[in-house]
Amino acid sequence: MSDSHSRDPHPSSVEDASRRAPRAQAKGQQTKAAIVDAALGLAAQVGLEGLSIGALAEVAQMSKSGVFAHFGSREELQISVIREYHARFEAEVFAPAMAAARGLPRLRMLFDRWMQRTSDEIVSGCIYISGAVEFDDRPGPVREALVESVQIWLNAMRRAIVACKTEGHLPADADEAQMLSEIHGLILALHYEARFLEMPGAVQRAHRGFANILRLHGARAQD
Amino acid sequence: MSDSHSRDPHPSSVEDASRRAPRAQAKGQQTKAAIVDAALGLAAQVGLEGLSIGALAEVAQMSKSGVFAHFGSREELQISVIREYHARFEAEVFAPAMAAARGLPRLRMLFDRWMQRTSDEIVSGCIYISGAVEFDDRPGPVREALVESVQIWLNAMRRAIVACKTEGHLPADADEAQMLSEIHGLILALHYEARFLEMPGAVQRAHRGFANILRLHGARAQD
DNA sequence: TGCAAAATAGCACGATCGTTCGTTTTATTC
DNA sequence: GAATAAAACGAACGATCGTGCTATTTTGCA
Repeated sequence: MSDSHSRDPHPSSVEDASRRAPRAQAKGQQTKAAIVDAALGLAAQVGLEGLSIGALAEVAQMSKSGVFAHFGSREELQISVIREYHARFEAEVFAPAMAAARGLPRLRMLFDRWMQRTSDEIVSGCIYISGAVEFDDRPGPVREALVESVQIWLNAMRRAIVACKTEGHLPADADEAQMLSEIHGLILALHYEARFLEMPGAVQRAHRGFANILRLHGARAQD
Repeated sequence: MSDSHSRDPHPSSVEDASRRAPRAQAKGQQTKAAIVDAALGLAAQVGLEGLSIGALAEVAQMSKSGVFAHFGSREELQISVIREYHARFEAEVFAPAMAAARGLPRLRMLFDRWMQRTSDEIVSGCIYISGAVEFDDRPGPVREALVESVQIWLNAMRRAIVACKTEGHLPADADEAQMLSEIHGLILALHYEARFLEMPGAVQRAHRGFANILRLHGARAQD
């Protein structure tokens, strides 16, 4: 994934940050992290658009203005939530899969982790999916942050598929864009059918769908 | 599809409806239809939750209270929009496909129409998709109406797949639930990639995906 | 311990929301 | 055309929203 996001979104108001840094984490950063954590849970339920500062303040047990002061605007709060979500997604899905061998093993692990996370989000909700619907025709920095974050992940998946070709686990003429779309569709269908329609067996269908896609596109028998 | 929705949502206040029915459409019904039409377009853009009576009144060139009086509550307005969307979906996607021969030809036509409509909705938005995200953990009559509407359509698709088996166009052991999930995923991925990520080639990938699914599940060569 | 700065709280603002109510306009029937 | 019912309007309500502004509290360092 990489493409690190810039930390310290409010770099102004401090000329020499290196002089003072005795505490591992200043009080402000630490409560801000707590707020973002609460916001993440709240946004997963009601969406980024449904995320209100008043409700967030209640959850965080703070005053509205106290919460607000950490971000300066609601948009900045939403972007902070997206960045945090991105970081967790990377740590939970992408990073562990890098331990697997290049090629098919790694692709399998990436999908497994992705599916596991989506399964968990059947209860909590996924802001990459809800955010896409909320901001698909609402231009602005929030939409940009969302698109960037999703693209980074999809590109990582695409690279993993291409690696399968160079490793000889997939035929050289395999269409990685096609495979990626089909895999992405499995995840989206899983989320839709399980979370909204509450249909049973959606997780198993997604698993089988992945096996089907590998077979169809000519994956070598085993890892 | 069938499962006709009850017309005349406000059946009270009139004892004998058969006595007076000289006008094909009373004034009220006709402006209500115009309001729902406008609401449909508005909801496609901003979602069912984003649909506000004030904004709708502006589009319909009416007063807020004038619009409101036709529905009695915002929820009833949202449900009216869902019903109208359902009717149009049925007329545009389902009904024409019934002209095709049972089995694979009809299934192909159902998917083609579905994809065509989804392609159109890359610009306008789809309330079956946005609504799923908005109401996936918001119980109530609106969610129920949405779920019912989507289920009717998915069941129609499932029946079309089963018909392929009885017609001998698909092997008797084909898994219709699996196929339906994979097809549904194609549509969801198309919507996501084209409308939100603005990726090129999404329509073609969905088409190829459908052909791949048919091949994988053992469809006989031709219609 | 005292002092400056950062962090948080309190309060109020304009805007928008769904909804209610009383009135006025429009449509239908005799 | 008069009488009656339906439809549309206009204004106001309480609530909630994001956001500024000004105090007050808490924190970090001398």
